[in-house]
Amino acid sequence: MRPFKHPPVSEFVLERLLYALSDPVRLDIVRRLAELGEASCGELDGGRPKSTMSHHFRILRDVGLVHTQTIGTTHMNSLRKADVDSRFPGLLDAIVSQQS
Amino acid sequence: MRPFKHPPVSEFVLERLLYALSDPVRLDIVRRLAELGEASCGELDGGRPKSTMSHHFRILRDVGLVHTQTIGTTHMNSLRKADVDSRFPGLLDAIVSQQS
DNA sequence: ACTAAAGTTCGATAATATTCGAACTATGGG
DNA sequence: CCCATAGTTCGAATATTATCGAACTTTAGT
Repeated sequence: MRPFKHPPVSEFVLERLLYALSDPVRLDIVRRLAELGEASCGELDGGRPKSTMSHHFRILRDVGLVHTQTIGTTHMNSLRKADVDSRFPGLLDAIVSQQS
Repeated sequence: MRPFKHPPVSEFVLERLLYALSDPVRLDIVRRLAELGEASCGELDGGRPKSTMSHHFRILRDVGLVHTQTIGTTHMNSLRKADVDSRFPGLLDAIVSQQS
């Protein structure tokens, strides 16, 4: 598979990050990644279809929240925490740490 | 006009707050309210139709971000900062203070 | 009472999103 | 080479949303 497109920090847009995090599925993905450090797509589906998860991961990648690298047949995802923090200091922690 | 419905803090939902703030018009409203303290609907339209603004203010009210009280014929809006802070500490500052 | 001011509500339109099945792609193992 | 695994992409159905004009409501002023 061809490598994924990850936007540079300079293209991060606050509203788009907030939008990406406003979906319960995606917010959960981000929270789990914050805990685990990294995880494959399959580890984070809650029984949801792969195509649905693929959709959400793509949105998270597109806004700059998640980095995905291919290792064998699995896609390893991690938070781009340092990048997000550098562009929007304190934002990610303030959101992820809230108890829902 | 009958008074507006403002949800109690216990009904605040993180994802819905994030969604409300993911719209550029609404984020701008919230930022201006954070600066000004309070403002009427008319003061914050950027030339946009009243019905459009009314729509956005309703969403901000519904998620608990904005309080609206009727004074004469104008609706005075203010941030429910203390309420939001009590439910989601640090969230509002972390978002509003970011430079877009 | 008449009128203007300030918003709200309604209705329609156009744009976006979410979800998921089905088909497809690439990698690794036997 | 065959096959299972892990995801992606495509397409379609459904649902939400944003925007705005038009009509309506309430309050204040004269």
